[in-house]
Amino acid sequence: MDAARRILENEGPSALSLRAVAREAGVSPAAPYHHFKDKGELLDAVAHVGWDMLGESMTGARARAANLGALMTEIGVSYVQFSQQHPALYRVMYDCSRDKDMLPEGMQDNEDSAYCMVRDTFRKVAGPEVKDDDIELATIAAWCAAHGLAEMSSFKQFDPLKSALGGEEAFLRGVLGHLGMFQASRPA
Amino acid sequence: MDAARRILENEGPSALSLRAVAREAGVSPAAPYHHFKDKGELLDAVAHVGWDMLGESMTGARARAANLGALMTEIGVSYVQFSQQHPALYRVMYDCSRDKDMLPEGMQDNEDSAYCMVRDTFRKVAGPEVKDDDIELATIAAWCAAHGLAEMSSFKQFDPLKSALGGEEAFLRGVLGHLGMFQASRPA
DNA sequence: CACCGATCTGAACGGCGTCAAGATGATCTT
DNA sequence: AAGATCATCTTGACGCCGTTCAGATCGGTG
Repeated sequence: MDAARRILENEGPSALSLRAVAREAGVSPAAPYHHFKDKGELLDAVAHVGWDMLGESMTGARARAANLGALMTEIGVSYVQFSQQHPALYRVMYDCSRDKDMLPEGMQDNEDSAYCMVRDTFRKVAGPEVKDDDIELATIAAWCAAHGLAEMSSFKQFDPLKSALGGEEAFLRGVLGHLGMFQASRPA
Repeated sequence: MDAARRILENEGPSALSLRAVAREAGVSPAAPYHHFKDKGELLDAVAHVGWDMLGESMTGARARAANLGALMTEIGVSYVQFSQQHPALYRVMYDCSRDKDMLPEGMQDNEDSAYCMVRDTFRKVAGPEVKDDDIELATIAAWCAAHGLAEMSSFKQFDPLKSALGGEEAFLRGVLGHLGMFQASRPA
């Protein structure tokens, strides 16, 4: 698994073959099959590590947030920045999810998962009169928006706008600012 | 290319090999190389057709919209529904974009592209005092949100919520309703 | 007719995921 | 200490993949 992460960081997702992992680890191509059922299971394990890392990133952002209003923005920024710092890992994480048509099992119940953290934040910001379904919808909306931005923020088309706004992070905050839920008071 | 689209629809993206396309078309594995430089170029061509189809879908939604306030919602719904009706094609479209780190060339200038359509709609809704950069940011935000939702709307985790809300489309409208820009007056 | 360009074929190369059969070596049992 | 057990690894093979290249086919042009 260390070998897999090394290849992912150095050569990107397209170079991540089971045989390459075995080479990097210094074993024969068949060796991994004694630890994982198939390639997908190895990728699942790598992705799991990624989700943990993302959770820590977001927890850190929550701790850094100045006030309740800025909380969601900070979490969103840290989410996208994680995807920019580990683009290959982020892709593996979502490829695995898409293959199984679901986010990692238990992510919606595990108290300190990234997903629950966002939902709890909404719960806290919204107040008790808001229905649970609405909290869930807001969480999903925020997650989708952050994921979309994570996948597209590296597109070259946005480079002019990025420099016009003064850098990558300003761009991120600008986009998130247009997504209702990421700001207590959003610009008209 | 017809063969490629056929395979995509019937067997999914993972079955879309150059050799399979050649088999489906009834030619030798090397034949496609006289029409496309490599596999990527064939996929680009297929993706291009996909973007055209998506553009038509969204144009149709714009025509159907009852009023200006509902315009963005209708466009967003039709975007996600397109991805649900052609999941394999949608994946190819974005895989190609990601490989080149950009949306299809000219999409930002071509007057009747999907992207320009969204931007022009924002331009119309916003009024002339809003800065161009803000229009661009709103367009990107909407696009990212729609793309994220398109990729995640099929996740099994959301099934309970979907039926609680009364179906797929109600779910989509619910999520989009939480994303500021998709409604003139969004719920508190 | 001879020529040419477009189109296709057949065979080959290396890389891939996967599997079955067997080797090696540590640990546990008696 | 001797033998059994188990996890781990290797070797070698299979079929599929993307790609290349040397040649076959064939319709149209001079």
